[in-house]
Amino acid sequence: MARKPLTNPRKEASQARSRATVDALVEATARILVRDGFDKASTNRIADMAGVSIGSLYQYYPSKEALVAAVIDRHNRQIMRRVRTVLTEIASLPIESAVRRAVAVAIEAHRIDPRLHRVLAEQIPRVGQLQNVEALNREGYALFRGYLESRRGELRVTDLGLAAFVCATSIEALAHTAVLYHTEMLLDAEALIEEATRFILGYLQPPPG
Amino acid sequence: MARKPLTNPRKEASQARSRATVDALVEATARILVRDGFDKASTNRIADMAGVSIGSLYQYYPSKEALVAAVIDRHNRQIMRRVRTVLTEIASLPIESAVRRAVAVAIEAHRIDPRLHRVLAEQIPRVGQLQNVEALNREGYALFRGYLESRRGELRVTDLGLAAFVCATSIEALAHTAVLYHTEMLLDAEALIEEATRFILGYLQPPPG
Amino acid sequence: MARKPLTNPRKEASQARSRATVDALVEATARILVRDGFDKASTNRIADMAGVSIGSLYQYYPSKEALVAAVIDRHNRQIMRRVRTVLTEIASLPIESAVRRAVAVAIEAHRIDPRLHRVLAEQIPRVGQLQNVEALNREGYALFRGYLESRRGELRVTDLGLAAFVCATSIEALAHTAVLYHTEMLLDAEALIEEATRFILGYLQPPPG
Amino acid sequence: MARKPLTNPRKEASQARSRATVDALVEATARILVRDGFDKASTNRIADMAGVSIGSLYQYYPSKEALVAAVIDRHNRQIMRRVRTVLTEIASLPIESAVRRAVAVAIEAHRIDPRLHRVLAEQIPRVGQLQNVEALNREGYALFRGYLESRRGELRVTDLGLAAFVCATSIEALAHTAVLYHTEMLLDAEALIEEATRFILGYLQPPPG
DNA sequence: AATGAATGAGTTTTCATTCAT
DNA sequence: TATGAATGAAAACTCATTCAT
Repeated sequence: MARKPLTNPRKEASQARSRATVDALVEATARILVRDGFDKASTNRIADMAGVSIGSLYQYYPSKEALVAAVIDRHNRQIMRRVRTVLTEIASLPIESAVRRAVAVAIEAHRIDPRLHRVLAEQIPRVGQLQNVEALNREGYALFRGYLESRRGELRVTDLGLAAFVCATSIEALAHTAVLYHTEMLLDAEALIEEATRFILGYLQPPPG
Repeated sequence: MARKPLTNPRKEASQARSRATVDALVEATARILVRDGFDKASTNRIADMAGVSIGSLYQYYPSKEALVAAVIDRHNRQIMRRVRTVLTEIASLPIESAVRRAVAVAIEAHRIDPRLHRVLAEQIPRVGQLQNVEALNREGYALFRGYLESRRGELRVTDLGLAAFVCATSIEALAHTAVLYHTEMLLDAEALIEEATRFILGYLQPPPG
Repeated sequence: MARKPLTNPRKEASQARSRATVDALVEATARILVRDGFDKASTNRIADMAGVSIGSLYQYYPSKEALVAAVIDRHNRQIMRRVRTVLTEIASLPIESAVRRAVAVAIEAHRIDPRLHRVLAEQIPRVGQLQNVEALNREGYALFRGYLESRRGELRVTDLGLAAFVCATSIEALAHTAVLYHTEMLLDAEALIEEATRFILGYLQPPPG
Repeated sequence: MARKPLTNPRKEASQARSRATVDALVEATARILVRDGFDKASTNRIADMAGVSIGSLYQYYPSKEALVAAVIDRHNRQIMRRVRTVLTEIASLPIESAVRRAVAVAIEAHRIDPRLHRVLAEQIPRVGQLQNVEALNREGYALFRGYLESRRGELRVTDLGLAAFVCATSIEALAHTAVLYHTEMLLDAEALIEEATRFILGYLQPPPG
């Protein structure tokens, strides 16, 4: 049996007090990550900001990486909760509305905590492999592909795997870049959503007439 | 006058011997970055791998960041040399060929040194702002926008700034993701290029008929 | 608000164990300063001699300078405790006894730890400004001036500020030089004290008759 | 036979060009000592400021200490040339004028290059033992003692060695402190000289009447 | 003689982690 | 369980000095 990786929390923190400690630690880690970046996020500083002794920190997390992993996990959960809901809802929608909703939720998801998202996106590959942003993209891709398959007849594309890759990657990139590096574009988010929707539809749908 | 940023090299290597030292340092930095990542790239390790004393390292570069900046610079130069050439050549091509070439060169550029590219893309923000990947993307965007403007009459899109953003961001993301995270897609690179080309064209061109 | 100077200790040692650590560090610094001089006093050596890890050293003092400042502080406190007491006591004494006591305490003060005193006197300027030997001299000067003012009627000197400067500077210099560079003079310390006393009195007092 | 100490210059620099190099080196050392202090005076910086290659520096001086020693030496020579002249001239003067001239020359000597004097006084004991400021004081003491002996009959003091020590030490300290730490006193240097003269005379001379 | 590239021992300092209380 | 003092490996960086050219 595989040994528990060192990025897993040490214990489940059943009692209320422990729960509060754990929350404070993760929250403090996120704040420091945002404020100072990964390299400056020392465990002592995290414990300090969490108002917890360094000893206690190590009672709940076996390493700095484990803490960062917990932050990633929390952030990812928040994003995926939203994305999953929406990508499930669109199952019944016609393509145009479906794509529009998908684009909108991508932007929305990136706006949940953009500063944290940026740090995680930029500095995180170091921590585990499966918890990073890539994993999210893969799930989004899979969900979107499911939708495309259900609408296969209405599409002009044939390789649905490839099409889902193209769409999911582009939507993610547009949302990511707009939210993190081109905030001015979000002043008129509707326009951006419209443009991206037309972009995707021009690819997926057969030409009219 | 602004203080010299600590990411600039310290002195020019004039003699042949010192030129070799500097080259060895940059090369060693790139190798270690690829092999071990930014955090493990200590100046001592770099000097060691370059077969140069730590003192020599600091004679040419004032910090680890300066070395990384030099690597980024070298890599960016390589990429942009290629990209610039191609995006200039396409000026005379019809849209379809132009887009196909643009997609192809994006992939090609990411394949120059994918492992290095990945490290740089993921860990750059710490070093200067102007030499990171964003700057590249902006230049690609500007070049592509110039092309679109020269073909304005043949396009269905009206906001060319927005359109260039959408295209450049997507092309870059597709190339980036395919090269770095989905190498299996490159087994049939032609197919990918074709798909992406159709994708972009479906957006830019008015529907046929 | 002014930034905390780097010569202040980092945190107060509260528990008994840490108090011992801090003491050991200051003591070790003093010893090395005496034995090897400022330049050879590396933090590693200090930690080593204190029997403390280098990490602990930096938990309490942010730099070598801070440690030296602590040594200076401790030494100055010892000296001034003695000097202040005596210069307060002499208030009620007639001039001759007062001067004799002042001279004696100056020598005494320099003998508290002459070798340390010498190093500090010679190498202090680098550390803070306010804790160096000058500050001490100024306090001695002020105290002595106070005494002169209370005896103004019995003196032949008129500019008491100048007179205090002359006396305090000379007494300090005689004590300093004798203790640090002419130890043979201290074989008959009484004679030196007598001579210096006559020296000062010849200046302060009106000629007899 | 004793090996040449490492604080002696390496060769005598006979030719004019060598002479210029040596001068530039000593001058640069003095400047950096004044501007940055002993610790910041690296040989590379010195060579740089002297406009000489580091290799050449080591052709003339075997170590950093040797350079500093040369600076001390040059400074001391300047001071002693002046002091010696004056203390020789006073041989024929009556006590009062003699003391006044001695005090005046002490101040004058300290004003030759006060900033350099301060650095040397404060940070130099590290270099050789005989070249430091103490050596100067000793010579001043000896000269003054010679004068006292020639006037033995006119003095009330009996232990001339002790008296010379007391006078020389005090005069030096007053000049030193006034010049380096109480420049405001030099606004009326005459007053200071007068006061110090009365001070010394009150001690040396028998009471009038 | 002069140059300046190269050296590397030695210094300061940080920070993840352990463990006695 | 919590605490925080203590640890020490490892990192960045300096600078006196050497030596090939």
